[in-house]
Amino acid sequence: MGRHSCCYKQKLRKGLWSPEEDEKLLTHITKYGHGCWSSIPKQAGLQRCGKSCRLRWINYLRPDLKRGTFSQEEENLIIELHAVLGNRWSQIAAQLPGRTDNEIKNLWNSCLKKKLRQSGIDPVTHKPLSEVENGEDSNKIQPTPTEPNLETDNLKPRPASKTTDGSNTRPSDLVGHFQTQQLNYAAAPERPNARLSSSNSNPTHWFTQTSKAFDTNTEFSSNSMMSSSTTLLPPLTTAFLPDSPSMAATYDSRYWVTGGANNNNGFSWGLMENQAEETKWSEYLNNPLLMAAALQNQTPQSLYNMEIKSEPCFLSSSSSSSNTMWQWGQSQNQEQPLQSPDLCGKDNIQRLAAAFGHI
DNA sequence: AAATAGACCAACCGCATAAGC
DNA sequence: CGCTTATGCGGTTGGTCTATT
Repeated sequence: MGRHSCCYKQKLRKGLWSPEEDEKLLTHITKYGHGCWSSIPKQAGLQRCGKSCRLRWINYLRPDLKRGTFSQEEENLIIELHAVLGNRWSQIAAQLPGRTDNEIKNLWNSCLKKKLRQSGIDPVTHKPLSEVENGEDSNKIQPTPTEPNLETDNLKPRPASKTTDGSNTRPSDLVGHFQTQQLNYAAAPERPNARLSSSNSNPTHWFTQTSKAFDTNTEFSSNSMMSSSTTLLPPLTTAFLPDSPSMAATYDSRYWVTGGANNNNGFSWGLMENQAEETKWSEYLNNPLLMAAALQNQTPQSLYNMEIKSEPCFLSSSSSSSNTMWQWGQSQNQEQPLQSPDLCGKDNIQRLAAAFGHI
């Protein structure tokens, strides 16, 4: 659709917003709410298109916006989420209350990408740069029969989000084979290009790109997908350690990220019981609570002993902007009680919500 | 002091999709 | 059911600021 129809009408202002315009929009929305964006400019007496008003409100005028620089924790979380979600800025932003997708996108493009590169990590794949440079082609594998069949699973791939360098960063790109390894996303000035790869000197491949795509949007709301026998691999998991510049990241289909051994916010990996557990990675990817659990020091046992099901599990949140990420199994009645007994227990909810900044 | 490069950020553009008719 | 309109999202652009030469 592109441009709003209203934009074709004559004499609409473009460019930076003046304080007067801000005042008008703010006053109007405060009084009446935004309702239909296309009618806002007229009602508020603005020579702007509704689209422009919406953007201004969302990115600048909204009262719940948190201005100022990103904290280290926020940056870490963005990197974590980007590894899982790719360039889905709105979904990432939903986990950072008070931050906009635009803001996060800008931060990523201007700062975080560079930081990762300086640490020897490819910001697109979250693989070591050496791996990306040396094994670009050799890493490519044919999709295995266990990977989701988009036809039979009734899933349609969405167009891949292209990054500026033309590569795709959809979560589906994280599907593939992992090699146990640890990384160190060291801050460049202190440990340029350093990484904790010594524990595994011969990483053959980390996770490989695959042309098979799955639609996370579909999955987030699809119960059927939950039960599909896809072999999804663990989301790339990383963590900056607050008292050190290092970030550990391990990728292996056999391992699960767990609570940090030496650090409250660090991660270590636990061996999963058996390979059959791999089928649950899809649930992990689909389930923000599971992801949060892993980010929040859950042990593999505690996670998998929960008998996590694809039942509806809603977490009420006062943050309206984040509700979508916390709801799945939406075919059921809204606002059902949390049903996974352990995962959805009061303590866990609070902890998990806190992990995502909801408390 | 001037020129240049790079970083940062706000806003625009166009696409996908939902909603309404 | 197809068309039109509205909204949301992600990529990109362009302006401003700051650091460097």
